[in-house]
Amino acid sequence: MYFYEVWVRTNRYHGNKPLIYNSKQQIKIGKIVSVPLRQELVPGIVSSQTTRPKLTTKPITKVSNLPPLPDKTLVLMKWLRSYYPSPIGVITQQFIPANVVSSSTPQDKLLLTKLNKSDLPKLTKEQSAALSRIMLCDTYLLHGRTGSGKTRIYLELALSEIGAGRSSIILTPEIGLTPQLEKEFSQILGNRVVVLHSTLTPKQRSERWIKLLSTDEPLVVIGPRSSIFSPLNNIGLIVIDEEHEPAYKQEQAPYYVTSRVAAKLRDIHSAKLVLGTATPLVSDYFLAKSKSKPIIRLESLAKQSLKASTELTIIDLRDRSLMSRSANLSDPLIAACEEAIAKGEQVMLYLNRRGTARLIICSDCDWQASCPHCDLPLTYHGDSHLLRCHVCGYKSNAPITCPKCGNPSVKYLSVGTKAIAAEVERLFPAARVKRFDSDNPKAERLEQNYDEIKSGGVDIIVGTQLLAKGLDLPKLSVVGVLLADSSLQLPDYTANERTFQLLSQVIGRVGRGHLNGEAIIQTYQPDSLAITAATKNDWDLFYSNEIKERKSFGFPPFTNLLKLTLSRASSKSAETAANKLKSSLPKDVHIDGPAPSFHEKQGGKYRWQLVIKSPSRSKLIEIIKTLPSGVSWDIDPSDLI
DNA sequence: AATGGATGTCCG
DNA sequence: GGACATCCATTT
Repeated sequence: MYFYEVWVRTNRYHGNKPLIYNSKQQIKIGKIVSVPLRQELVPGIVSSQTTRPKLTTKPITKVSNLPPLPDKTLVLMKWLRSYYPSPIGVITQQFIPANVVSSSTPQDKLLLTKLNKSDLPKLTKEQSAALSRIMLCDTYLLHGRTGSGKTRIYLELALSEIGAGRSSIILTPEIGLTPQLEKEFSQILGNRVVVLHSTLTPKQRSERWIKLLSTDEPLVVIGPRSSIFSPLNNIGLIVIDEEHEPAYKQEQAPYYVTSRVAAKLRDIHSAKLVLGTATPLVSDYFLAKSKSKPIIRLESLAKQSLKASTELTIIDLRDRSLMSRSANLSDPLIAACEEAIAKGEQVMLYLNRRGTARLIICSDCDWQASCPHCDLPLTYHGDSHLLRCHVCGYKSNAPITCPKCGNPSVKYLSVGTKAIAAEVERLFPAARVKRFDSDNPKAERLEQNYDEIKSGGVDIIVGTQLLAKGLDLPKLSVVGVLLADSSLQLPDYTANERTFQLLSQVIGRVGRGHLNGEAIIQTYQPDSLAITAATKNDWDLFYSNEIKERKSFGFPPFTNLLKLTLSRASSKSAETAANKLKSSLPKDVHIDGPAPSFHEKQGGKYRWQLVIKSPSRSKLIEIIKTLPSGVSWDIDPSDLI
């Protein structure tokens, strides 16, 4: 009789240890098996052989005839559990698809198409120079604007890895918006390209996964963050494109940061890691610099059409004389829209979704409600009529008159895309208006309407976040940001960074096409550095300022964060539980809170949180291991809201 | 003391 | 996650 530790793949199992099962036959480590857990059969991965335990074991029901997972994948899996502690069922979920045991017919030998290098466009001087530098070292930050020819470099690198018999993983934040990337790769690499989408059916997904597992040929995987866990045994290159995108942070257990996992995978395989972005994350840039990892800039734009110039206007929303026709669209913005529509060009109006929480500002001076301890914006709670800091829990009464200038001009603002779309229809009755946000049903999604928009079937597009991403709209000439403050006002240490990224992207939307573009940014804080730096396209200015602030307020990359959340039936009991938890935690770490979560009520429950700061990550891991059940945690949170 | 919802425990 | 045990606030 043999005994094996098995990592079961199911949400049902919230334990954090592998379970031990028995088997009459010997089984290779890494094999995928089916085992009984409570009343049902679940998939699992054999992680190691062990001796007979004291408890009685159940037998392994079925051993899949697929090849075992590569050793290096198992190394990554075990590392993930130690670096982002979470239930073993959840860790295992990242590594094998759901229905893998039932669909386990091994692949026929893969017939690969020939590489088609003749279609490759010539490299520019800058691209060749970048490539020859990338060949020398293991990690790169490729700092270049959208359209600066990064894809061509990725392709060249992947080709050279295939030449060396090694596979590549190319990660993109939203596969739906990057058919371009897929096309460029497939043209040259044929069926060596394996694309993983979120919209694949479970069957397609496991078929592609099995293709990766059962071939030794070098392949190129293109997909979202989860593709980093692909079962490849010989990886030479990992690319994270648009590396600053929040999509690279998994916002569910195991809450991993893709670039950290990628760095580990790079070490396991001695591969290259390339991070491509126009607006590097402040933390990553700092780390790249301090570890002397090369930073490569692509300044010139590869495409000729990108020469078009962009005119930028910042509208100071405190100047009410500019708001004669609408409360949300300034006169210059309205004028620009009218002009564009008259010329048959398109307008995009952008509203930050995450600004649904109300801003508290004075419309006469530059006062805004902020926490005296944390210097972060306060949020308004209608039920208690209190202003509250969501980081440290500070509260104060909601003012009616401005504490700074004394005028009764304190405003509690909140606007949604729906209201804006209605207002736009009123202002431009003849225009075809379309609204996009994440609330829209699937059929109304941007991807489905892309062709209609691109061909000019829509005059004004109103929407949120998703509009800022990689769309290439040749007829777009005016972009309006209705309230740049809404992301600045988020009670979070990454607010400046998010605002800078967002504005850079939005500004990049126009001036890509053949038209001269105009970007109009409305804000109550025209002097904020995130806004002025973005409009000057000056990333260095933004970085040098932001890194100083992070240092003085003690935020990443100068410390590690651990966010603990308690969810209870009432706000009161969540608060008590959070206080009780705080008193049970070690006294030698800095603990903020308890404070209600930014979205306090979720799924009928109330949530309170604690934020722990420590320069030592292992100290935080220790704390996680001693947490009572019922506390959820996020180590390396991307925000504290 | 009885009841019912909230919370905790365990999974081989 | 879900079956089950247990804790505890409130009603009788």
